[in-house]
Amino acid sequence: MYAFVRFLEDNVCYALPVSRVRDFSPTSQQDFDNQKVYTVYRNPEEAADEDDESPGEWGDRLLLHKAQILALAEDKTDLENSVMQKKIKIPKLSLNHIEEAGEVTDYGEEDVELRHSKRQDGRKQSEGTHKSIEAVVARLEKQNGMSLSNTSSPEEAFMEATEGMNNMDDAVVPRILYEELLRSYQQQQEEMRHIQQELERTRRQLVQQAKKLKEYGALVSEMKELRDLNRRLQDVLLLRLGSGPAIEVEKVKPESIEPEPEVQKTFSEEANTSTYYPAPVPVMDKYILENGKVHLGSGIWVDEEKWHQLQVTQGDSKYTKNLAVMIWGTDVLKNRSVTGVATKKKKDAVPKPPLSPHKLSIVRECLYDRIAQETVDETEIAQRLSKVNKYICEKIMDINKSCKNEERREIAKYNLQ
DNA sequence: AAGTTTGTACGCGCTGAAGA
DNA sequence: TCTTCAGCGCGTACAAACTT
Repeated sequence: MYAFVRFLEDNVCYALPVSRVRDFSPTSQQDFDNQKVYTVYRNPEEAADEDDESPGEWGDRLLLHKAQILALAEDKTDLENSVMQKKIKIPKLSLNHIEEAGEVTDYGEEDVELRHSKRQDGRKQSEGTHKSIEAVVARLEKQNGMSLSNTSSPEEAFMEATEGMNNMDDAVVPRILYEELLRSYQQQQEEMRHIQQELERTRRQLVQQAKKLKEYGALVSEMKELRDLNRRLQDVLLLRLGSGPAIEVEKVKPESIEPEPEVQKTFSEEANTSTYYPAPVPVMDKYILENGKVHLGSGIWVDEEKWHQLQVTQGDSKYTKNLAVMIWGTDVLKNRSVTGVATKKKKDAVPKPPLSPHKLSIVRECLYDRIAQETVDETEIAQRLSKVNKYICEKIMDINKSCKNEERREIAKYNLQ
């Protein structure tokens, strides 16, 4: 009779004569305990074609090994064929048997389906297992160099790593290997975190650099613009000081930026008209002259000639009103109120849109500069400045009054006709 | 709470310059 | 000389803020 056994130490399975199982004399093919650990004589070389010789004949060549009996059969070939054809489920060994056998190896996952072929497969399996472990290690090494985007779980990594092995022989992978895999996976995750942090840092630095570059570009363009304005101002001042006509300026600064057509026209007019400004009025340093316009500040420009006329205007009221017209124009003023508050004289009056507070402050500033030339008394200055809104309000009323008068005249004319 | 002051919008009338 | 019109001052109405 033959027994199909599994050696616990290396999981190798093959058929051998029952005579090689110590203290085992089965009376039938079912007369064995598949959960019990038997002591089996095993040849280290394990020749392929061992006979049913008695243990005594092998003498000292045979060694005792712990094994589990999975099946019994009268004929060795029948046994191997039946094992080849059907899957044999390996039953769990009872604890007592393990203790009895002195085994401490964890075979908790014993409920594994095994496929077995020939007896030689046992040794091949053993070799295969070792090869599989090598393959796992190789995979691990390969994984270390792989993309960091691999976020598979340790279990998945483990399954993947042992896939080839399972396909080969479904062998059990030792816990130590699993733990090694797990450590490796955790290490990879840690590295990935570090690299992601590094990436984030680099990205932030890049954004900051881009911002700085943008600011630098804006500063460069602003500097160019200022340089351009400065050159033009120099040209205008040279003309004002009577240092010669525009031609001379061009001779002096042939490389200077070409003035715009409008500027050129102004220059030529000024050069040909010596009495263009019969009574030159000093323009305060803060007001920039350019292209026949005066910059009052914050991008507000007024006609230069009108500005000079304004400077000789008598009285704060007239000065403020004229300046308001220069800045806003009568068409705008007639449809606005100073502060945007509706009149209280009429109920349900619709408020008119207010004048720009920014422009109002420019008007106040201009008036302040004018008053400051007359007096240093801050109280007087403040008192006179407080009337700016009133003056502008009056101007708006005056404009509306003249408009209404015009309408009345039109209506009267129409009635007469 | 009542009175006062301040700010805003508006109307009206006076004044002086410009034109017919 | 008369008319027109812009500029100006003053008064009124109202609301909000401030003071008593």
